[in-house]
Amino acid sequence: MARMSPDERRAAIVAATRAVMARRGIAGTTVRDVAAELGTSSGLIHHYYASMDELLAEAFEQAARTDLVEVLEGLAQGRDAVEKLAMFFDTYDRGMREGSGDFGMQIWLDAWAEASRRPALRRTSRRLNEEWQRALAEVIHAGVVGGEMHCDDPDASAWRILSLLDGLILQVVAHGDVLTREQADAWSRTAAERELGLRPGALSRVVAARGG
Amino acid sequence: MARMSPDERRAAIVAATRAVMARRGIAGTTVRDVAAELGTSSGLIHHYYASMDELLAEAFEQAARTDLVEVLEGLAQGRDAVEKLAMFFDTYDRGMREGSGDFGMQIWLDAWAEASRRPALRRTSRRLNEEWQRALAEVIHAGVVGGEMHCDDPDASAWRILSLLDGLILQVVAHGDVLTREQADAWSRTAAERELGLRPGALSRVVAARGG
DNA sequence: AGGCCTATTGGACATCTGCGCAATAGGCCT
DNA sequence: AGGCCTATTGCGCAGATGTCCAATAGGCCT
Repeated sequence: MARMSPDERRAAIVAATRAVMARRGIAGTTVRDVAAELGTSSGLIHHYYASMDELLAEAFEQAARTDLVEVLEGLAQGRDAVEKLAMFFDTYDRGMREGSGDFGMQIWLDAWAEASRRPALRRTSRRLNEEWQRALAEVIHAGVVGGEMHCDDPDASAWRILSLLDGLILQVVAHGDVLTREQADAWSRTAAERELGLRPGALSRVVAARGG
Repeated sequence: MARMSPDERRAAIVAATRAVMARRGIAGTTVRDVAAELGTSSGLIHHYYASMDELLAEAFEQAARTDLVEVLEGLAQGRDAVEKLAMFFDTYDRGMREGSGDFGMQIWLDAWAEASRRPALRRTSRRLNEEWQRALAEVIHAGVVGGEMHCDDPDASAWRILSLLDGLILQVVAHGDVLTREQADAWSRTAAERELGLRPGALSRVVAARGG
């Protein structure tokens, strides 16, 4: 393989790790998988990362941060609170499908399960979840102030909307077709509309066209 | 080790597996761990269970079913649909707090994460989740027929109520005190009240007194 | 060109995994 | 007592995993 600068190589390794993680989950990602994905030797990975744990933590951190940034960018595109919230669902739904039919969401199930046993992973997972909730809560708060939404406790509503979304998607990812992605998506939007006193359909998909 | 009847031995193996699972998690439970816990050889486990996946699924099934039965018994105590639903939350919350025996919510996080990698576990996890949902849906359906509740789609509502509960509890278990159990409990009841057109507080705790 | 630093290789190594198998032994039958 | 069924043993096998290391080679210096 072509010789790279340390910075480039580290970035390439983490990118490959994220790709494997999206396919196999955190627990299912091995050094050899990453090396194969990268087209290099396994020894090279250890030349840059002292341990596999360190690499996995770094890759999860970056993957989670990327998702968050994507959501925040989605929010920014909305012109009012309702549209921002609809964009939130759009982005979440899009981000959930990584690659063709595979769920990038699996890494979150792994992270949540491993959180109680791996302190570094727990801190990252928790911090990211809190940031998602905070972003949601801010939109809701703005919506209430602007008179678009009705809500006594934006903080609690944000947690409810986020947790329902997580809970529904969890069923899709873990159990296959017990629920469809479309149901999880539509039902969570419906629940959010009720939660915030919006008319039914107010949070329907903003971008109808979607690339596959 | 003393010779046992097949039924006794199978029960002993599953009990040992549950004990190890509670300590190490589902993914961290190995044949040799179970054998050591039981004080026997590893070969014996395979004499009774064709694969580790099968054993883990059986142990998880038993642990999870214990809690399901508890919830169903709670439901049976309610005199009408609203009271049954309130009892549902009571029992869920109690099982969460007391962590009766070796079973906590953590095992569900493990199951959901491992489901994509272990077919038998996925089937078991999925079936139990569906049973929870079905029990809830039946109560809601009865409540609608009896005029206590309003709901267009009891099936969808059941999934939403259950998934919100899962999603909130997930935060508590995985991330510690980002949310409190009290918040998860209260918020999910509130959401269910709205979902089913009940007056606020209709699903408040039935049994106020509780030992600590 | 020659030298030196280090990115990169490819495999060795120890450990752990699930699983299978031949041998052993416990206990119920006649 | 003797026989037979099978619960139980203990080890071995093949594969996977993280980690390490000596050897190789790419490319920037003087």
